Amino acid sequence: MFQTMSVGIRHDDLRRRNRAMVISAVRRAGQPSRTEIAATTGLSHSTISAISADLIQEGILTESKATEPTALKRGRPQIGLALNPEAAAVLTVVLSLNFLSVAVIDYAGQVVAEEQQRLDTLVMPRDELIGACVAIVRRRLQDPDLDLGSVARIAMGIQGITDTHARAMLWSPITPLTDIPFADILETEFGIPATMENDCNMMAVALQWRDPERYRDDFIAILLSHGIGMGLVLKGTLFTGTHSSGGEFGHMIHRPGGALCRCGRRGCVEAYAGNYAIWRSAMNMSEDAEPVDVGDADMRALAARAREKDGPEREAYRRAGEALGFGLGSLFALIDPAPVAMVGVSAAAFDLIEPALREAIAQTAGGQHSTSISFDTEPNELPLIREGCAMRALTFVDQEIFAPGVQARAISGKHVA
Amino acid sequence: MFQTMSVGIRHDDLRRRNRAMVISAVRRAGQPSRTEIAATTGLSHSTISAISADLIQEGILTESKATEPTALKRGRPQIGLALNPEAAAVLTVVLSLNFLSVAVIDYAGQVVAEEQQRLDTLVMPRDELIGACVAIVRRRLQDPDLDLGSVARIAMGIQGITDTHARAMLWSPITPLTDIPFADILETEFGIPATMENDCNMMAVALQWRDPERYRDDFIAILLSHGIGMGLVLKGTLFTGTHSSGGEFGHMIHRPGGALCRCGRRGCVEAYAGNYAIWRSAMNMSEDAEPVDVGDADMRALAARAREKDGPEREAYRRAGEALGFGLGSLFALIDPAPVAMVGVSAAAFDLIEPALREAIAQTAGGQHSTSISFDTEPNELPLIREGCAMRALTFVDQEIFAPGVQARAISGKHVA
DNA sequence: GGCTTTTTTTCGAGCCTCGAAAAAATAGTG
DNA sequence: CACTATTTTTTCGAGGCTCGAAAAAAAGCC
Repeated sequence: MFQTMSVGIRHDDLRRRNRAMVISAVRRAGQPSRTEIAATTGLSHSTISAISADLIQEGILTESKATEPTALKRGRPQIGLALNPEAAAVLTVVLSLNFLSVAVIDYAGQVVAEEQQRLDTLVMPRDELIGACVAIVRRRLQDPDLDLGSVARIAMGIQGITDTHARAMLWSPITPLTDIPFADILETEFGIPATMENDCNMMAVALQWRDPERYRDDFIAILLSHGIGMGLVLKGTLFTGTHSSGGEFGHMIHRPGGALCRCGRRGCVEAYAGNYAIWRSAMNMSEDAEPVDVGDADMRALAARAREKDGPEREAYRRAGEALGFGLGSLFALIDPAPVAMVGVSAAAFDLIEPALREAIAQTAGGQHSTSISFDTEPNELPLIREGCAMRALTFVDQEIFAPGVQARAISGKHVA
Repeated sequence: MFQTMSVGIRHDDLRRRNRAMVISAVRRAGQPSRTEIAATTGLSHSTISAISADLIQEGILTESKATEPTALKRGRPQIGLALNPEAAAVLTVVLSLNFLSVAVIDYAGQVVAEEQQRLDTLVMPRDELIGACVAIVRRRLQDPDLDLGSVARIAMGIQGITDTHARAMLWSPITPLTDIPFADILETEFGIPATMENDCNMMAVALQWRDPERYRDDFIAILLSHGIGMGLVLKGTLFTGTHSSGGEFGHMIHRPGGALCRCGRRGCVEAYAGNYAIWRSAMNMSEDAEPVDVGDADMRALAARAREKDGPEREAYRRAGEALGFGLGSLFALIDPAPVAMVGVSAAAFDLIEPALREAIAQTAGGQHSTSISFDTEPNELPLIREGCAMRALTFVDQEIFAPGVQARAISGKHVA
């Protein structure tokens, strides 16, 4: 559909796009030769040759002959192209419950520095929370050991709702504060372009890079933690809502007028499957009981008890599975079934959740082929979020470097040609 | 995200795309001048001039000076460009419950011929149903009065589930038959490219053309008829599932284990809001009662009774509204609120549905700004579906004409230049 | 060392878009 | 009615980009 915007393609866009294509091919493939890139992009060898010569000359790519130490093949050996780690660096900031972590990553994707810090996010006043974030970033940026290319981009990830333009945190479970424009704050503070990303979206991005076989075109990442979040990739593209970012899967309605959710409403999926909900149910508390924070250790202990013997604990996980199953069923009714990754502390208890989940999903329209739907689990969400932020920032740089690339080439001159 | 596919842009793609851009600009704007097109596409005047000269020479566009009869402006008057009605024609086939209709539409979008037919879709055997469709299309194609350019494309619309590739009807409420590859059948029968489209998707496409102000980037078309269907446009693009086409909004779960749905499952939104569900409820029948077909006239009478006095009829509409509200709420939790168009016979009873719908939606995460969500109604779905099919077919032609356009130009030669 | 094979670079041809200038077509003006 | 101002459209040369073919480079094989 060419319905929406009809922006013509200029002649110079061509080079810009094809440069981006080459960079992205290198980032994905590791150390592809020029011939390989020509094959994957469909461009001619001459074009790849010209573009990669430019990119090498500009310091974005490097030639690394060590593709295969023992080149058994005949013919001129392939020269692997790699991202030049020093071409740029990016910085990730992940703010989660009582925890703040920052990492500096080089252009090739390697972590070159990191710092972590505990803080009391639930009670910190606005300026202190912002101050803590700014301070930790400043420490990393001013580190004299850090001798890489300047940091070209900051990606900050947070649990909660962010706006579509990736500028602000609108709401988060980790703090009572709302509407903090973190991206703008970091950008004006450090003069580095920044974005504010949703944690579950970043999980999805990370999965796409970690296992492109399984997580390619369509898949779902679900965070099973205190709250229930979702990152959704459709047709290879991260799906974000039209206004805010991130589908609020956890707040789809499971039972109208049902259990009390942390969001204040009733009957949300989260009100049955969030950590606090499982805890509440396992402790035989009322469905109206105010949600309480439950530590990861407590949740692991709860899961252990549920595995030990049948009882309220096991029943609580069963009910969580049911809620997730019906929620997924409704989701699958809309988007058709896709692979699912369960992430977070309760993903470690997925064995307790899965039977009821599958049973529920089988009762829904989306669950027609429920047995073929596959689930994967990853108990630790933080590394995923950070990876996702890093890749998000790096691909942003990839796409920003080629546009100024035209200017950069003009500046550097062509003493090679 | 350049993640998925990295197909480089060839040099000739450029022209192809820009040609498509010009055609689409003309189709949308009506009779734009070259200057207007240059402005909307962002391409230079020279380029637009060159491309439109080609398109006129190929008979795709025509110059129509009658932009404004009284040109009060100074300067050389603008020459309006219009689609040449004779450049091509498309054919639409809409198959609905007991009804089959076909229309021939010229390249400018005007209906030039049509034919309709009653048939008994619910009991027809497979070959008869297919035969009826083929026969009616053949009659239209062989009509001697039809003196237009040859039919370049067929778009067939049907209620039900179609596959992603728009080739086959997988399942439909209008017939017990399944998996009929209508697109392939028509294509091999007539040698004309054909597609199989979902009715609600076509409704959405039609709305996008009818009222581009209101229905542009994000909106939802919901069919309130025997069944409940949905067409969803996100970021200007029709959203189709990853496997089948069309979000099965009607089969999102409203109440786990609840009322019996036509699909055989329980608790779907449709089991509360479909015509049969409203009827069942109004007649005080059990929620387990087998769904029955209810005629449009009966539904209108039912609505009239509900308006007259409070009673089971009114309560039935209230419950329908509730189901739709919670369903929309869950949907809005995923995609954020967007304008909604209610289409179909029960849309005429939206006054009875709306209060409960708004009440329900206000209890959901997506309904945060529920008062700002606006609903529009359109009781007659068939014209919308046909319009959608027509536009779908025409835009396909738009995008196919430019690719052969390169060859066509070579054939026709350039006696103008 | 010469031959084969494979990868990479070079080079000219062919298009495409763009900007500037020219041409075209009209309204106003004395 | 001639002339000017104004706006649209076309023309034309310049600059870029990609492509295919051929050449060059860099190995292994005998």
